[in-house]
Amino acid sequence: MERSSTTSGGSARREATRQKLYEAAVTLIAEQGFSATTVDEIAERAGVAKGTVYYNFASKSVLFEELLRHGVGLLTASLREAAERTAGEGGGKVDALDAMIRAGLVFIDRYPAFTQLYVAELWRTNRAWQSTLMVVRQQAVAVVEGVLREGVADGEFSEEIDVPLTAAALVGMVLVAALDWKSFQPERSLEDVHSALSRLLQGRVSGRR
Amino acid sequence: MERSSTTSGGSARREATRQKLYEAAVTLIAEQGFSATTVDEIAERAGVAKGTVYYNFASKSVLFEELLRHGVGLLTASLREAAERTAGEGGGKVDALDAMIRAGLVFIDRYPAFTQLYVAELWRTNRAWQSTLMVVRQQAVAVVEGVLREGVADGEFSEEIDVPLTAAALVGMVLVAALDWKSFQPERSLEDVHSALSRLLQGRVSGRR
DNA sequence: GCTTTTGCACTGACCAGTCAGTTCAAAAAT
DNA sequence: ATTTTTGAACTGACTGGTCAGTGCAAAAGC
Repeated sequence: MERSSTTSGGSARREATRQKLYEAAVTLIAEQGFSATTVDEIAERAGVAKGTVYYNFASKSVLFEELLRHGVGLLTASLREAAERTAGEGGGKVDALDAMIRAGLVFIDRYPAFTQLYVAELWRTNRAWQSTLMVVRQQAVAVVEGVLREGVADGEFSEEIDVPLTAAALVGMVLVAALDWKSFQPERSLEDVHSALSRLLQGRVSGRR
Repeated sequence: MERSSTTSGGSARREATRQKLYEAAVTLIAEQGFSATTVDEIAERAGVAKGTVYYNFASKSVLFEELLRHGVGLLTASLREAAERTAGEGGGKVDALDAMIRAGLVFIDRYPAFTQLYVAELWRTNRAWQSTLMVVRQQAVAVVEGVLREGVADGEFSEEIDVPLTAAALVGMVLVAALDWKSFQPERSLEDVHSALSRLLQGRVSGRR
């Protein structure tokens, strides 16, 4: 009797095992890629026998797909929370975007391996988990698009902005800046990175203060 | 007698074979990733015998590394040309950045598979070609950093901007926006995408026109 | 007459997935 | 309270297939 769908059910023991497998898989796949990572490696790092992997997941790809869903779930929740919090505090949409940038950075700070793996797979075609990836991507980008659209409706943003494209560009800006931060200057503080991106967002790049 | 290093030497015939192999490899690896792509597939798509691959390249990874060098070479040349052209036309640094954004888009438009593959590999660790990738990344980002630094020196950009971070963010913005364009709305024109990014760069997002 | 390409058979390592068997804690029986 | 049974969870040796890389003789360019 296996239950491959996400949450509920499953004994506490089982859930703990799955968690260990996620954690082992995410770092290995981020470092080496999906195909270069063996199930034996994942099992070994999780401190579990190979058979256990197959007891808990139907296949290597299914393990990976559920890992994706799990991770992006965390991210979207966090973005949404940030947007709603600023709305509650009466901030404008620029503040909402700024808060979401920060939420994105906090997420990447906490789960750098997941982010890395996500970016690496996002634009691939012809892979088994393509559709999962699309769904999951749309969930995250939709939050940003929502804020942009509201901002346009409010008159806070120009009506001429291209919502989907701008959303993608913003996501990309944060993603790439953060990955570079983690990979090449990990000693920098989150505040540093955040303020650099804030400045870019608000067009305070040109012009000597 | 093989010659694995990059350029010069090599008959025209040989060069043509290598070119075919690059083209075959770049699409396959972009779609499936390095490890999931077999040497037999590459040879078949290039219309060449497997032995020929090994006659021209020492190994699968070497083929890939040279492919990376080759591609990023094209990109940096194109970015540099764009920056220099606007300088010659007496434009400011914002114009240079804008021209570089366009050059980036043109590049991605022409070589989407390469871009995809590059992004997928860039932040991986523990891979054989890691060092190659670092060098090559630095070459490209350095061009952007150069323009930013000159802009700061000129007083055209704020002294407070963080040059490496801002450069990374800009590259990311273009990269992600363009990959999304190619993957999810390929019917859009380059001009469309360019103007959306231009607007973002110049902080013309907030404020109704 | 060199260099380059071909075609194809071969090897040895590696790896996803399987399966017969073990463990153990909680439920059922006594 | 003690023994027995049950079944979910886990184990790890094994299998069948795949693939990077080799070897080489013959053909095709240049």
